[in-house]
Amino acid sequence: MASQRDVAKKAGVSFMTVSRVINKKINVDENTRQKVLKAIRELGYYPNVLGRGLNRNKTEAIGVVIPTCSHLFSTQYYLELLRGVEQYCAIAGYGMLLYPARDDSGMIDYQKLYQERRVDGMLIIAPPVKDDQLKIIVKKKVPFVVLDGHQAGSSDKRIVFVDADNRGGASEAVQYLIDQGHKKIAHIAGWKTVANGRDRLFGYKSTLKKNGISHKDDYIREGDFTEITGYYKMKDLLGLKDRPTAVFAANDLMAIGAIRAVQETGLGVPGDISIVGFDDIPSAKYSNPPLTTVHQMTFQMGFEAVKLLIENILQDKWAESRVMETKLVVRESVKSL
Amino acid sequence: MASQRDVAKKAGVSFMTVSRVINKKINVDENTRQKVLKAIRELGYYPNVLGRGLNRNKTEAIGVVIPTCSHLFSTQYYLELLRGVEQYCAIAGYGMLLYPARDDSGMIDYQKLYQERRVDGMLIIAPPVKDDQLKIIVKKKVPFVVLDGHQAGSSDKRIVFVDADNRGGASEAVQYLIDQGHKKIAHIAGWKTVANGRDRLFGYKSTLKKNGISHKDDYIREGDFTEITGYYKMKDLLGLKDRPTAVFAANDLMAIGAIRAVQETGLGVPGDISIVGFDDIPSAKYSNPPLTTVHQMTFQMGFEAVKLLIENILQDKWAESRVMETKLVVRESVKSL
DNA sequence: TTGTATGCGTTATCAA
DNA sequence: TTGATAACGCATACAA
Repeated sequence: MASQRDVAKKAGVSFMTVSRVINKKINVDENTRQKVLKAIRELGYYPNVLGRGLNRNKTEAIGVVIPTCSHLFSTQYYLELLRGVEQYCAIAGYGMLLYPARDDSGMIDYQKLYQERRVDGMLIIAPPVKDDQLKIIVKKKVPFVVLDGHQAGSSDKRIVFVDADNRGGASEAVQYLIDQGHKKIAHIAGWKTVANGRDRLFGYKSTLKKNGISHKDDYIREGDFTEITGYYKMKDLLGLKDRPTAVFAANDLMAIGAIRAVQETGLGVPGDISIVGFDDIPSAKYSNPPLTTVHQMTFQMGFEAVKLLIENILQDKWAESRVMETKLVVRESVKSL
Repeated sequence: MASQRDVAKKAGVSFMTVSRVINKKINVDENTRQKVLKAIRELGYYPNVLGRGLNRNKTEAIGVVIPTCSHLFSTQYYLELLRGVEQYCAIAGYGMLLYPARDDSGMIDYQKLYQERRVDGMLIIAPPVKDDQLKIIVKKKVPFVVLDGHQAGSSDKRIVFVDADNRGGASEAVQYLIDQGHKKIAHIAGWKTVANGRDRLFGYKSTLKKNGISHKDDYIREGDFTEITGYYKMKDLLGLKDRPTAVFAANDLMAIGAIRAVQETGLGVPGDISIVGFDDIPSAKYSNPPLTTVHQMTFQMGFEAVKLLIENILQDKWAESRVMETKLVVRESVKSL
């Protein structure tokens, strides 16, 4: 593969001139510039980022750590997040190195990922809640941003994050159900090891409390964000003696699974059971009935997160974290009592 | 960040000894080895792949080109593919560099992607059918594998690919409908610019022909693989004077959209219209009614493709392409006439 | 405007 | 068993 030396030889100049042309320095004669460009074209030369990275000590690439754990990864939601990430990377001209993080490996050695491939920063998507490794890279001053994994209140203040207002969104959903006259409200929760699962549960509990409704442990079922567990947890809830009249699911997939469970039992949504989801994934609009859910700006979150990260890298400053607004989208899966 | 030199100084040896320890060479005294390992641990040293890559002329990373075009990227199907890709990369210890390829940029300069970041090979997912750039990297001997984008019959023989038997699968689906007594069979096709869209269309047409059924242009509607176009194309089909009794959709998402359209019109699936999909995504099993569809081994395809690619890279041989079997999964969305 | 020397971190090769 | 030297491709600093 052609290097600057080859180009230089072909153009009859020194390789430094080639380097200057590539880096668009001004101090190079237009004639020689043309000669060099011609040689570059003819040889199909492209700069080698290894050499450049070694020299400049940066690679113009970021590492993206994404949870492969179980089914999370195959969720529309994470894809949408990734699309936002990808978009900003493309705009900024940054490469994306994917680090799928398996849950079975226990701890993730972010430091290693960072150092080995010499990425300029790390985007860490949905890290486990208990993640001492994060503290290590804070101390080592590795530039990183946490996307979708900030547990409100409990986090290290020095950690920059981008996340939806999970507590607020959950609260809005539950308050809506209460306002529609519901009192027996169950919750199909997300994984406790994931921050947004915990935050949405928190929003659920605190809103009940604020409205003077005591929560029943029976009414809280932990799922894993997949449609299938939504289905089974709903079946469980339907089997209760004192059946809830409404269910708030921690995400849309589980809500859709829950709807199916209700309908299969011969009951109706929202006739017999009202259901609210979270995320507003594309299919929420098209489910039957259309799902009332908490909309979050998923794509924008991914986009913002990388923007923040790259700004941090370039300006070497401490960016502000961002909590993105959520908004309840009322469709047809809730009946007022 | 610590380099081999730093480790060497700390351990009181030369940096070559450090290099040897890292590369697990045998010719190093156990005592010195322990000293070095201790220093490595204390300094938090990790090898710098830039330096190594520059020297060895390989990076142990592959480039994954994936279509961001429109909505394709956010499809469960591609995620499943990616999971397989990721899995084998993890096993082989290879890094994954993601190159999202926008359709608006026209041609994709694979050569550039390959050379710039010095990946060891490229996995090209669902390239545009007319892709002259592919021929270029064939000529330049860039190791690459095409995943899910091989148009049966028409491709350059030297291109290694992994794909499902799209023609065969489509054929099986349509034959099944015919065997159930259907004659008026429509097709909601995928994008023509994507090979599997074309191949499934081909399977549809050829199977009708084989059974002596002439195809009507009215009965072929081109969608873009999303649920929403499935919905609209089905509405169009329902509006025809001579309504079809069965529809073969080029993927499950469109099939699910189509089911919704039928049901919204007050008709039933499979009562009034039978529907068959392709892919067998998770939600196919849970749709209402459960979708009869062509199962393909999506995860395994991703896995196999990388396996092939990495074998090619390591052994510098010309691997065989693989066509993966498909299998019709009969559920409840087809009625026999 | 252009060219030369140097070093980034690593490994291959040869010498001790 | 260990160490010295050169080279990979590039860009910075300095010299011509």
